[in-house]
Amino acid sequence: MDSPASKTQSENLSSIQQQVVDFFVDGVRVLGLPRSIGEIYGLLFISSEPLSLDDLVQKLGISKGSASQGLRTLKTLGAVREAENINDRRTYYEPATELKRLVGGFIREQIRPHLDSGKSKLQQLNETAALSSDPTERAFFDERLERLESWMKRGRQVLPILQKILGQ
Amino acid sequence: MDSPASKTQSENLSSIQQQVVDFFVDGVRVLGLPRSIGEIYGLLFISSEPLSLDDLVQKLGISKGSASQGLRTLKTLGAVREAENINDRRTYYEPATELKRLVGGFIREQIRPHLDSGKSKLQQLNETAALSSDPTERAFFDERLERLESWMKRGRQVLPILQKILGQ
DNA sequence: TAGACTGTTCAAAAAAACTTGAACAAATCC
DNA sequence: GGATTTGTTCAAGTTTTTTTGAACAGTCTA
Repeated sequence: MDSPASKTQSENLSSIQQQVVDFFVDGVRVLGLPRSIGEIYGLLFISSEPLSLDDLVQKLGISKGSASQGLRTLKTLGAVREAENINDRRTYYEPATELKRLVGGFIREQIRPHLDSGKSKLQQLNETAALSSDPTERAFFDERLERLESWMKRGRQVLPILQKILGQ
Repeated sequence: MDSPASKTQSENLSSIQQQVVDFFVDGVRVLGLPRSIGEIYGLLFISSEPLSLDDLVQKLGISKGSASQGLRTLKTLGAVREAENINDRRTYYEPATELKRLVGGFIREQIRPHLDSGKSKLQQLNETAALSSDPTERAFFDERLERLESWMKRGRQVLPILQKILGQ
């Protein structure tokens, strides 16, 4: 017989593990990432040995599907790497713990793409604004679009600085 | 007779208005805010005159409830202010367009609270870690928790710098 | 003070996001 | 090669979040 397994509880985690997992579940939520990602990263973070996909499934009580997808995302973000574990058929994972790397991955995967797509949308917008026949209206649009441009420019300026500050 | 009104389309918006609204819908999504917030802010941003709650309801085709709650959130974020419009019973809103203010509000409302709650959770964690009897394990926990602390410290350091850079 | 109007609240409905699990592909083993 | 194990994929199910709309509270008007 197995327990009902409430949201964040797994009888397989020690108190501290559970707390750290919860900590990261909250953390990734702020970043707009799903809870399973926080659970996985959190458990890896507070495990002294690398863990396999099956370890995660068992200890966290999540599905293989979630674990697989979560690990993929975390790898893409550069937040997790495969351990050089040797003699086992399965892959073991360990967390990247350098803030620089974590922030860099997040910026690369989650921020930059939006800044980039925003840039092209802005071009579109400028074209649409140019169609306006009323000069007053046109002037207003231009002013606002320029502001938008300046925001995005600032955004692009800030990212490298941010990475620099956070990278030691 | 009224149209089906698909997700983001309203026959009441000009092409440029629609594009700007979409732009912001995408934008706030990155920040983890609901679409209606993006719609409201977007329309205010590209309107040369302040708008009332009813204006928003009609032009965006959203419910009064959404508009009311969205405006509240935007006010809390400091992203929208009431216009000194005078002779009308209803309240008119205009967007705050200074990046400094927008970023400041977001940090104050969405980031700081999490950093603060994280700080207290970390304290809890340290207490739990102290209960560990195995010294090797204990050392590992301490090392990781220290890292967590250093991350949060960096976070708190970075925010004012960020605000400074973005504020002209 | 009744009537009209503006805006808020919140339970229920709808939509969006996430997770599951079973089918599948790929690699390893014997 | 056939059996076994590891990991991926994705449609369907579940959970969470957002939106709606009707009831209500507060204001103004006459």
